[in-house]
Amino acid sequence: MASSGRPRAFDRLRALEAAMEVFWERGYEGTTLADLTAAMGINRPSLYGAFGNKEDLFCEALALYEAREGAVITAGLTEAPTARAAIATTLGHNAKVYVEEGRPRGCMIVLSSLVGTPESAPVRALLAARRQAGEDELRARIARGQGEGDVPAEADPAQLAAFYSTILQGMSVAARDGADRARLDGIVANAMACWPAGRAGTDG
Amino acid sequence: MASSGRPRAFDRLRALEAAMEVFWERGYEGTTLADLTAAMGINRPSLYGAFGNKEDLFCEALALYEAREGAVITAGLTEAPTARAAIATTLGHNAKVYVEEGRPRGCMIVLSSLVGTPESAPVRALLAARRQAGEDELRARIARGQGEGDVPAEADPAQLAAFYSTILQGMSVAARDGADRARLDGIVANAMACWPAGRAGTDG
DNA sequence: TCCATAATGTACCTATAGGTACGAATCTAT
DNA sequence: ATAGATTCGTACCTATAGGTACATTATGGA
Repeated sequence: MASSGRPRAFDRLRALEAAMEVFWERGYEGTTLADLTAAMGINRPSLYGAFGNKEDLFCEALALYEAREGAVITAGLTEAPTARAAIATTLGHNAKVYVEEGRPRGCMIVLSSLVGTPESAPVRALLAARRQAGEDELRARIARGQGEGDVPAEADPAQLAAFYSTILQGMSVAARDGADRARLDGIVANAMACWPAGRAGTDG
Repeated sequence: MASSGRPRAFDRLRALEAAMEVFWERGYEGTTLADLTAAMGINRPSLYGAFGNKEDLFCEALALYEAREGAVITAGLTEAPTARAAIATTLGHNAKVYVEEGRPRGCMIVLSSLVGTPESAPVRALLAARRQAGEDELRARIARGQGEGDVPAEADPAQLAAFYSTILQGMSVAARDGADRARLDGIVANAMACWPAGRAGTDG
């Protein structure tokens, strides 16, 4: 099939990782082809040959980001014994990784493109859809808790999910603004104080 | 003094308003000189003559934004009888204006430049400083409430301010994502449920 | 060994970015 | 009326953006 021809001289995954980090750090429009090829260690035609154009590369980098960063979050959400513990774990995890050394601060999905030119509108739409998907995960977990009895019946899963999603998005901004771990943890603590009903800690 | 010479053929304030709206909608880097001159209805040399360069114009547009949008918020903060009412008023006001028809969604200070090229780092630093200033206003109002006795002594004004500032930043993202008024109001309601001590409504 | 296939590096393309030179036009003060 | 000052529109500048043509090189299969 596609076995013949000159073999690729670079590690495709490593190059994609490098691209992901640049997009994550500078955003979609703030990243130039020159930035990308420099970080990936390849020439422009190799980039186009392996990944398509800039937008295609961004989409693939975003998919890699979600696979990497989203997996542990999804796992934490499903495995936690209660909805409250699940949300607390998710927020706490993000508070930690958003300010970790050696990687861009905040969430790539939130920060990569909130505003920009009309030409990059498709990228913003994709990111907005992924944010919505993240919120849907939160809502589903809260609804599950309601079914399992650890969330009050009168609670509104959609509204709670919107609230905690907003917290996460605000935390990404805070992380970019230089917030440290303690500050984000404090924000998470405050956010968890809003949990409905037994606010003094009705955990599993 | 500056009375002689050919008079300016356009309304400087109206042009600045137009520039503000474009920057607010598309962000700093997402706005081109062509976008600006088209919206302002002037030619490029007129723009440079009246406002300096792109960065200077952005700074002045941001100052106008703060004068316009910040005034009512500062007034609401200081005039409210209690810190809780002050914060609730601020959040409620922003929930309203963030999704108002006929203007860009969300907050210009939050959205204009969170990521980008190294060249626009000064703009991001300016915006971050203004976000910090906003949070400082919240903290000061909460501390005042503590002094006046309507906020529990054991509450942490800095931490609460960080929390509500994060809420506002997250709400700007939500507004850009198409959230409607009811959704933002729900987020505000949840956020106010975190107020310390008598959470069932210890208002003034 | 020769061919088809595919990746490589160099060198280029067009469009547009932010910014400016310059002469014509329009004002105030004398 | 003239001088000095300031804005105007046209036309331009350089740098860089994303993207590609093309000859070269390296592989697998016949």
